[in-house]
Amino acid sequence: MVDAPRNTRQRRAVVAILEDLDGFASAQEIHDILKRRGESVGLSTVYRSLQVLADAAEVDALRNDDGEVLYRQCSAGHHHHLVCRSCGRTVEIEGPSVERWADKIADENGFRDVAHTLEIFGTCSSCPA
Amino acid sequence: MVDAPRNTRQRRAVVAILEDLDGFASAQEIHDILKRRGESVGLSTVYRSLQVLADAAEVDALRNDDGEVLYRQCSAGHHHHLVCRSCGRTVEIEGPSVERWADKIADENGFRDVAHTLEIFGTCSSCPA
DNA sequence: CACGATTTGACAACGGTTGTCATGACGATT
DNA sequence: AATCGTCATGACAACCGTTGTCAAATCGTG
Repeated sequence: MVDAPRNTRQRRAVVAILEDLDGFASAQEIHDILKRRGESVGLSTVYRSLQVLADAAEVDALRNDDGEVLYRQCSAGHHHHLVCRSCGRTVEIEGPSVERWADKIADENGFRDVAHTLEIFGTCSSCPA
Repeated sequence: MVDAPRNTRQRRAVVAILEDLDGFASAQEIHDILKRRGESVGLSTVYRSLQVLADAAEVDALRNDDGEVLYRQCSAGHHHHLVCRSCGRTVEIEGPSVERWADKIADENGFRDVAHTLEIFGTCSSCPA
């Protein structure tokens, strides 16, 4: 049995930000937002909190084109994302047929321990060109 | 009209490596292979050559879980990859129905300038667990 | 061959992320 | 409420892949 993480002010603050945001954000963005709100939390702590949350599958993580990792509080279960490149606004999407297709392709080629990444990026209707 | 790039020993060497490899490899791996073959090429030059090739769509680039960019000489046209996490061996795959599905999802949600990433990772049959 | 423009390569700088470690906070137990 | 072991925090340095810098070397055209 693993000990539950401690309920610290900092961890609560990070979780609160994630609950407020509806799109993906980087660790540094979250750190900036916290600073602006006057609830300053060390950058290392923000990174660590997000890692813990991601490991516990309480947040989703993905990498943007620049190699930054973005985090978002998502609903449980396997799903993918339609993400606005400009503002981060995100729509969760599901594609059962895609899942089956990916598994079948991998199986046909003798690959095991299969995982896949699938994200759709675009510009959302409220963002300028 | 843009000037054609110069035909230097270094660029030829990088292209030759890409032709030999059948899987994805990082810039640093390619740099190491060149050094081992005695055709030493500066690391900056390897990075620049790969950038140029990727911009010209002569090689595909993708990011692994660690955030490293991997390169591979691929066939022309839009396709995805089934990649061995262990050895990099790669199978090019196509999924016309997935393409249509992704475009439809984006359109339904009012997103434009849409692109998607889709890669399947696994362990291939010739690699140990 | 000579010359100008491009490319190279050693090195420094950059940016996101992770490690370090002394200090501080949590919370179970008295 | 006070004590205490343990875990979390945060300032900072280190890391690692990648990109920028710039003098020297190379390409290929005239």
